Amino acid sequence: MDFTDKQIQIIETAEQLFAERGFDGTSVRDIADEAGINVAMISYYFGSKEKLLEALFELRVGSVKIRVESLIKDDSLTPIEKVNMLVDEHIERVMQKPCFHKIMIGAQVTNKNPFILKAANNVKIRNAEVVSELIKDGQKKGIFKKKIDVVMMLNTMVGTVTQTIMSKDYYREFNNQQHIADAEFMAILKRRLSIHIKILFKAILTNEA
Amino acid sequence: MDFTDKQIQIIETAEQLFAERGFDGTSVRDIADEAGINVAMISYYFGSKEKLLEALFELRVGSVKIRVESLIKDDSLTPIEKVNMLVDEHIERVMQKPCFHKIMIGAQVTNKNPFILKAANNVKIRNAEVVSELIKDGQKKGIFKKKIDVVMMLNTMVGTVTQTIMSKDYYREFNNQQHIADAEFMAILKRRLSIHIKILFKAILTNEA
Amino acid sequence: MDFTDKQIQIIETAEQLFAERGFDGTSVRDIADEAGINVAMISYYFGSKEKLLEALFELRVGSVKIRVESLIKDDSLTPIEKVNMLVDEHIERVMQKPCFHKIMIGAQVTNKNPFILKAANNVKIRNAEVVSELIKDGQKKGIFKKKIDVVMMLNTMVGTVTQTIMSKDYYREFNNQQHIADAEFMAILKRRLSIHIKILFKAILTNEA
Amino acid sequence: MDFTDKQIQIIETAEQLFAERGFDGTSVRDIADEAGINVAMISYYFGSKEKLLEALFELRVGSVKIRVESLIKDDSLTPIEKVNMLVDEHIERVMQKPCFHKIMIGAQVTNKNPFILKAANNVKIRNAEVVSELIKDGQKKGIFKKKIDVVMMLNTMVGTVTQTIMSKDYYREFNNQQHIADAEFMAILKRRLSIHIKILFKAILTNEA
DNA sequence: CATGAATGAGTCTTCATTCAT
DNA sequence: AATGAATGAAGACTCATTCAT
Repeated sequence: MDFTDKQIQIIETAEQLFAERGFDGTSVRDIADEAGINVAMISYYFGSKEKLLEALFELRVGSVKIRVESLIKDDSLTPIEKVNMLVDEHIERVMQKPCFHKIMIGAQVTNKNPFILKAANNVKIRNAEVVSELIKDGQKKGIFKKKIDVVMMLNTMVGTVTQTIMSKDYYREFNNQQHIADAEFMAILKRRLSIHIKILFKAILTNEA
Repeated sequence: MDFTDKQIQIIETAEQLFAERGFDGTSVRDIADEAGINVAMISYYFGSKEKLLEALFELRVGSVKIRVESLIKDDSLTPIEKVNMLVDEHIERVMQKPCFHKIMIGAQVTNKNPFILKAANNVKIRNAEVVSELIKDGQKKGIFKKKIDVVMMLNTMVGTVTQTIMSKDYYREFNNQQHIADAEFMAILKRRLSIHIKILFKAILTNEA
Repeated sequence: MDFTDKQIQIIETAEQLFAERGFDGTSVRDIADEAGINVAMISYYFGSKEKLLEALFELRVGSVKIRVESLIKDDSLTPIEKVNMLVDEHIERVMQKPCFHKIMIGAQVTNKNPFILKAANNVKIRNAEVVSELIKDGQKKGIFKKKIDVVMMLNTMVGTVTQTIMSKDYYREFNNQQHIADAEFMAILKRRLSIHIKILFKAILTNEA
Repeated sequence: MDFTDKQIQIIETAEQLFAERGFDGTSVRDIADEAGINVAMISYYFGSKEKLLEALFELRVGSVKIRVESLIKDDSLTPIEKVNMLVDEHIERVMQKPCFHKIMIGAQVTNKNPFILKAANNVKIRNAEVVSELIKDGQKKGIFKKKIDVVMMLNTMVGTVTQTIMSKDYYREFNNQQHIADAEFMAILKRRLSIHIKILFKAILTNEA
């Protein structure tokens, strides 16, 4: 599905507002006002508010698959390196589109839209399959443990990142880092998250300390 | 704040619907119909829909503190045992009130209500403080590592549990456990979560494998 | 119709609120809260909000008649003295119960309630009859002009007083009398009104300058 | 502020209903039904019921100023002629828009809306200023008395007209003029009012009988 | 292609009143 | 005699959507 520039502009405006106020908390008029367009345009371009949300998911989820696929096929990397890259890839993706990420959580909590649910599930399934293969490879090579709960492992990655992003202001306050610039703080957070999750994954996957 | 039986009934009905459809996605008429009461009763008892949500938080959050406080003072337990108990306590709490947990996430995502935000933050702060003390004790006794990121650690616990509960249907499907009865599956999930997080915490806190 | 102390208390509370906010702008709950009684009491005591308004009119209008009647029969007074007394009597009555006066105007503007309309009309008719007799007496004695429009004359009295009371704050400001105490200002206003209207009446009734 | 034809139609429908039933006694649905439009249009065009009332005032008060201003500058008229013209102008204005006049009284009684209060006060102030100048001119020319209470004088004009209009049905009944056609009766009333007030003003302003 | 106007269903809340006690 | 609880109707307003242009 291709979107025109104007459509993308509307989608991105909606993305921000949906993230801030929730889907039901955002009116099409809010979106139209913010985007500087006529209210009727939303129905005109997307059919309905619901369809606009789906368009947002199409736009954002479409590109994910490719990056993950290519990763696994690289033979020059060890299984653990691949896992680590996957971690960074996830952190990067979430932090690059925090609004979309918020909406995704919200959509999962209130699982009203079957389209969204499927889209979210597809991402999860794809990730789990890739990681499963990756792990099998590591087990074959004797690097990884025998029994590994892949989904639980991914839940830890996704959950930790989500929780950290969601409560980042609190994290900042607790660590007295309000004086640091926003961008820098986010960079620090990213690094810490990365290290933290890699440690966890090492503990889950391998037998070493 | 004390609530009458009728008020609690309304609150719990609202809790379920808010969890299913989100706050904005639930109308007071929905709640009234489901609870078998007149629409006006919601304003009559709580003042407004917003205040009803706040009442829900008062009802659910009020009792948390006490349990956590008593835990830490028990001298017969080792630091690691205490941490483990905290993990189980958290899992238990979330799984006992999955609806409220959902709402709490939703409320944090769309942080419109300052009352709710404060309530959620209070819980986090309290938890972080308790765990901080606990860790210091373990460090003094030479059991725990020197440098530990408490908030990140808690984010892993909370995030993993949240993510697991939220995507539990997917987890079930992936592990081909649809044939197992709901209650039993939840018990299995609880056990796995408990073991999983305890392993992670051990890796975060201690130097052993 | 006799009212108990409690009923009178409710009526007087209602009187004040009706004057401040209008009949439709005042809820029975407002009245109940202000009077420190239960909401149900108003229906209980008066039957309805409408009936409460009628009760107010019964309470306030009932006593007017007697005073006016006795005035006219006093033979020691000249017709012009009697007219002047009537003027003062009217000013006094309005200024003593400004709230009720406000309500009366409001009720006439929005003539929804036939009971009120009748009550207001009765007062007017009674006044006009009394004044008519009075004027006839003056005409017989050769003091008053032949052709006098009684109703128009009363309209001037009632209208001038009403308008002056209603815009008294503006009057005060225009004459730079904000520094004067409320009570004193009202006394001044009363005196001026009295003199003013008496001059007008003299011009209407007699041929002298 | 300019209004479209449709807006004016809505405003005038509202004007009539507000006059009949009062502001609080009129629902937006009443207005919409009467005007043959959708309820939502009122919010759409004016924002709220309150704003609709304000729009009514803007529409009606806007044009008043100009007429009064030009009057005073005409040098071919004597001060007393000018005053008389002002009287007729006022009577004319009130009788042309009796509904608006009713609302204005109602709005002053229940002075909830600050916008309305200001609008009403502005008219009063303007009138008083114009009349003040006019009187000073008459005094300079030795035609008018020295001490004249301008506001009280205007209160008599405004009050008498208001009172007469408000109780016109009663006036008609008292003078047994029910058989006269409405339009003709209004014409008679207008003439009588005009003469009546001019007599009063002459008594107030000059020393002659 | 794009829009201002219009719609009817829906929102939450408040209303005066009645009921059971 | 008096009240807290409860009710259904009505309140103003906002919603996503459609229509005519």
